[in-house]
Amino acid sequence: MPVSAPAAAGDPFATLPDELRALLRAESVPRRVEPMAAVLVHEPFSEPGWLFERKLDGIRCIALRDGDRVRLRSRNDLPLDGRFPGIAAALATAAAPRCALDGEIVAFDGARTSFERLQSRGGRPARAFLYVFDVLHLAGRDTTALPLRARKRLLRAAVAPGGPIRTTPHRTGDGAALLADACRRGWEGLIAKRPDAPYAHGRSADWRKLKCSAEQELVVGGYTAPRGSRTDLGALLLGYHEGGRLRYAGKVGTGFTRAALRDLAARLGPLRTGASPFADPVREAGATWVEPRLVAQVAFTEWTRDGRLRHPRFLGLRDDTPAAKVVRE
DNA sequence: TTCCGACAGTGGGGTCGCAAT
DNA sequence: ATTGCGACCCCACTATCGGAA
Repeated sequence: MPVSAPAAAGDPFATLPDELRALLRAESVPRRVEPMAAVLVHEPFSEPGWLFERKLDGIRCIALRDGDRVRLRSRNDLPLDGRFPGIAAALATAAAPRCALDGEIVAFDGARTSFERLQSRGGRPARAFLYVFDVLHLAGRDTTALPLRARKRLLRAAVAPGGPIRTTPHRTGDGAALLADACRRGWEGLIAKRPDAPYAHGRSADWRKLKCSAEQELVVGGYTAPRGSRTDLGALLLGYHEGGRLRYAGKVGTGFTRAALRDLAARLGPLRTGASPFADPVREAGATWVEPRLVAQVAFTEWTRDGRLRHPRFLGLRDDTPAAKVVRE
């Protein structure tokens, strides 16, 4: 039998000090794991002691191996094995015989991770990798009570990187400087982790998410109707000028307070017009069109390949920019 | 008393599968 | 064949409420 993770032989916990060994609880490989989640922070911080990993833009994956059986689960405990058979197969030898790993499945577009590549449009599968960054169970022991640093050490014993399986490097240092560096490289952001914290199931302030996001001014060309408890409007339909035409850029439906919604509705009402101002077809039944005069400042993560904003949120209206000057940056 | 964290609810792009047209 | 819808994946954000401080 070809092998395999170093953990296959010997006691993987041999190097742990006694007080940490006392935290290990005996149990079988868990049936389901709720992955630990980070809290989003907007201000870069420089508190010492944190550990930083690249934020990978892919699909969260809990990988469970129990002997011959390997399972890949999504954040909501749905099976991912069928979508990523190569990763599952690789783990059958690369992972320790009984373990639970936490990681992210990603695909690359050049040097950057691309969520869209992962979404297998048209059936052509992208080459996918599993970046493991944590170990929750190993050799019959629940390791979640251990501090992150100890789990990182055990991770080296729990998985042997190679092929589609990779480990996630981490760094320590000044958070603000590391984030600036990450954004320069075109990364999505960073995950900051407290090295002395145990693994929590669900959201925890011991992990922080720092994002590199883009901003851009866009023209408001219409809006959708509110639903449920929403008041005034649902989302703004946005565009930018290109070659004398108004190109459609997608919608933004979050980021406004109730007061902002009321204000927007009041300002958009008088601009109402019968037809769409966009040069592109906008499939939006029941939209209200307006003359493209208002300019909104919008933050988002990136442009999708269809020319839409990804993860857009409304920041405010700009009265200082003429709508005619708004172009895609 | 005030403040904070967790949750529900509303909004986004994209893909897939299925039912209705 | 096309369209619409919901369920997934990835999310951001506001408003609310109960418990902590």
